[in-house]
Amino acid sequence: MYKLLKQEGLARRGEFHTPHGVIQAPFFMNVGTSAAIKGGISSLDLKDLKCQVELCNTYHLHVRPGDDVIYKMGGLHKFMNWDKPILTDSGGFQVFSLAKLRKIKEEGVYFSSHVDGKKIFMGPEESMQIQSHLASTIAMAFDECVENPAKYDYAKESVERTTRWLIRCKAEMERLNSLPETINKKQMLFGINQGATFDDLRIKHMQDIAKLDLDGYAVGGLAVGEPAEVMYHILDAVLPYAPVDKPRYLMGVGTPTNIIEGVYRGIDMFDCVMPSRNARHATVFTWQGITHLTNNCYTLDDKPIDEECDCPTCRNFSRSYIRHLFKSGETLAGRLAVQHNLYFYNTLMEKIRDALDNDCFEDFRNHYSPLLAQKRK
RNA sequence: GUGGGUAUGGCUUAGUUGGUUAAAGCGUCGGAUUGUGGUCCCGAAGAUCGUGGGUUCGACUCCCACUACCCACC
Repeated sequence: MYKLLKQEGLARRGEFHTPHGVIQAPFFMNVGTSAAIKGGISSLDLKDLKCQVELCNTYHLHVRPGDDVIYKMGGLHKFMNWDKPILTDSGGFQVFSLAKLRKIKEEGVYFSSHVDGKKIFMGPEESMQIQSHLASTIAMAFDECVENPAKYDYAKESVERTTRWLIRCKAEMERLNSLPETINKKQMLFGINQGATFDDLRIKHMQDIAKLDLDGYAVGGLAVGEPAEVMYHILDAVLPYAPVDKPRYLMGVGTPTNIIEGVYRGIDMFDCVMPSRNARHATVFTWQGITHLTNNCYTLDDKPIDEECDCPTCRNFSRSYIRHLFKSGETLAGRLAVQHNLYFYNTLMEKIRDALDNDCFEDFRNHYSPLLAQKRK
């Protein structure tokens, strides 16, 4: 249940009530694809990083260790010792981004595993069954994420199929939630809006899926290579057609600036690999902009990554030390930087919520939207 | 002391029968990264080829001397 607390322009401040607790929105979900945040971060660390929701991936967990294993181990929450909300991505994106051989048919997708080449079939029902086994708080619909740029005719055909798949997802989820052996019988389901960069396809699709009364609505298929202005334009076009009493999730986005701009247009939820991936590559986010920790200027720099930051890394270690760890190839470097970046993203969301609470989000946006996209001087 | 071997960017090496701007990896420096195939990708700087002579139209490549290091033998 989404409760709208306050609104400034199109930006929404709300609460999302789930069987695993209330989430303060807008919020960022920390990506732990294989039931772990890359860089050596455990669920215990996440509590110190202001993480509200962890995201895991259906495709990856199905391939390894197998959703049956996680089901037998009592579900994802027990498996990775995390009692707060978990969202599982449906696997649709992976089928289209990394499976080598794939054949899309009406019933679903045939593809070969990236781990061992084994033939796998995944359709709407299979994705729901796997996610039910994983017992996440929120399951995502099985969709097709078309590549950018897309041809209109293909995008139209694809998005219509995605709608049909969504109807099957919903029916299967209702069936699974009614089974006595299901771990999480209150598993929620989000639909995913597609339609590439075509306004009419996007709007028509959102109108169609809004009728299904799902637990939330995602905008997918963005941040796949198109310019940020195109992404913002799609949000401007499609969000007026998303239900106001349901959370809106912009999938896979993005930079701090993208997130501020998304909130500005009415998005409530985000996820992105950027804070963790960039951190492992020594790029960190600060309130003065982005910087690269391996840069020479940090060799003798005794200051923390960000002087305003209270994260476990900034409270304890210098830029000089972390730079040395990166240069030496120590895995601790990635861990410390990932902790900082996740804390930064979660703090960014907290600041956005505070700004909305205090009716000053417009000022916040004007100040930080350009600043956070820059390199730190 | 004698004989043999090796000297090429910071390091380890490639350089074909002598032929134009001397190649690669690592390291250094900078950049990239958007529903994650853990150490990945892109770019840049950096070498008067140990020193000095000689042969040649032309030498990192051939010859001589010297220097340094390595090996073997007295």
